[in-house]
Amino acid sequence: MSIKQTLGRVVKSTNMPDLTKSFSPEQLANAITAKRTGMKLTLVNVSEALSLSKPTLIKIEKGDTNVKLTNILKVMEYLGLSFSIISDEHTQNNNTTGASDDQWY
Amino acid sequence: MSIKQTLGRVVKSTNMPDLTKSFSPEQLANAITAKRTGMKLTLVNVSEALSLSKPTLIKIEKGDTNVKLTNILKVMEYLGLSFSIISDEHTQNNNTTGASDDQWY
DNA sequence: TTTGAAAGTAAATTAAAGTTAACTTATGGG
DNA sequence: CCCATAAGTTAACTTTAATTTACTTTCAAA
Repeated sequence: MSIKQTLGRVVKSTNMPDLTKSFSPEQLANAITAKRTGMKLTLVNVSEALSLSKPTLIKIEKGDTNVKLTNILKVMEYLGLSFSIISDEHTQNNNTTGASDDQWY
Repeated sequence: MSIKQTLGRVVKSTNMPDLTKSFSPEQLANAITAKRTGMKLTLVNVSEALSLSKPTLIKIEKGDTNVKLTNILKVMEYLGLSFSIISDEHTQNNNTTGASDDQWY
């Protein structure tokens, strides 16, 4: 198989368990834990492989966002997870000077 | 319009400018800058709206990954950007005890 | 050209993430 | 039951991200 699957916002769904919610840190945390356990790796395994402390890893798997992006990316890469960036069109914001001019992205 | 667009890995492409590279921090940085300028917002605008310092914002827009995830998420949400999580299937890792048993995710 | 606003940099201080190490709490065999 | 292993917690310490303030650089419009 070669078709990629998405969590978070679904771009074009195939036929997977519907997890169509907008991205949340909990979701990321769950995906990481699920992948890790699915690969039969312990926290210490990953922690040692990445030279990352166990408490930090646990913070990540608990969905704590007060963690450096780089550490999250290391874990994700090691487990075979990746991000994709999604842009909402027609984003309204509350500004003093009301500027709104959508474009790509 | 209502179809979402993706940067980073393309899950199921529609017909947009092909930016099919696996996720990179630079890409995220570029997307953020592009969105912000497209919305005609200055760094100080965003910085004040989110109570986030300008130097931190600049680090983010430079692709520095030594930044807390929460700060990046604040900026992304404000600009109407979001993540989606992608799982590679068949991930091989180098372990002492060769365990490999893929699953969802 | 000037000039003013936005972008970017730098240094000093503060706040907090990350580490280490030791301990406690599950959990699943045997 | 035990016992071993993995998960999770805690506290003291170290490292470093984030803030503040001020300065420098760009750059487009008047």
